[in-house]
Amino acid sequence: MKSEPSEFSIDDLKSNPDKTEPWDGVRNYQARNMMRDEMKKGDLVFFYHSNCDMPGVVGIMTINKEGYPDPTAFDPNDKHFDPKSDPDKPRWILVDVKYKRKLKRTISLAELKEQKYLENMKLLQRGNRLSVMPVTKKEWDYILSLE
DNA sequence: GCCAACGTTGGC
DNA sequence: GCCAACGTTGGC
Repeated sequence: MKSEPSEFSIDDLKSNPDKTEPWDGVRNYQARNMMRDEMKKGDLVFFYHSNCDMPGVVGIMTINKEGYPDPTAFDPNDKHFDPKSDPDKPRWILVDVKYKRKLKRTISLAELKEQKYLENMKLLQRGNRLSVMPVTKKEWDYILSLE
């Protein structure tokens, strides 16, 4: 899962009182579908910093609460307000994540791209801008082996 | 249903 | 700040 550290970073998550956070504001259907259908409580997630000096994997989280309607879609004062999302038929879904640990170092996008083993990884495919995307078990283990 | 125009993402 | 690559919108 990607976040711009200037908006919400791994340290922000770590410093939350209960170390959890509703992953709100996602307005992409593919990303929504993954949060709604695929992510189960206890699943492990990489926290990825995007749009910053060193984009890359910075930490590990778990899914703390499975998919439920994104309340920011109903709030006219929220920048992610979506008037087309009817509270009776919510359009946007989020999950709660929980801090697990930071990686010992940032495993940068540049470094990931150097790994032949990871060439088929979703994150590294051309033009992929999804903020939520799947990681296979093998990719997960390989990335952690770089730590 | 097509597709041009526009908006967004995110690396560089 | 640039721009490639998508996604969305809306006229037809």
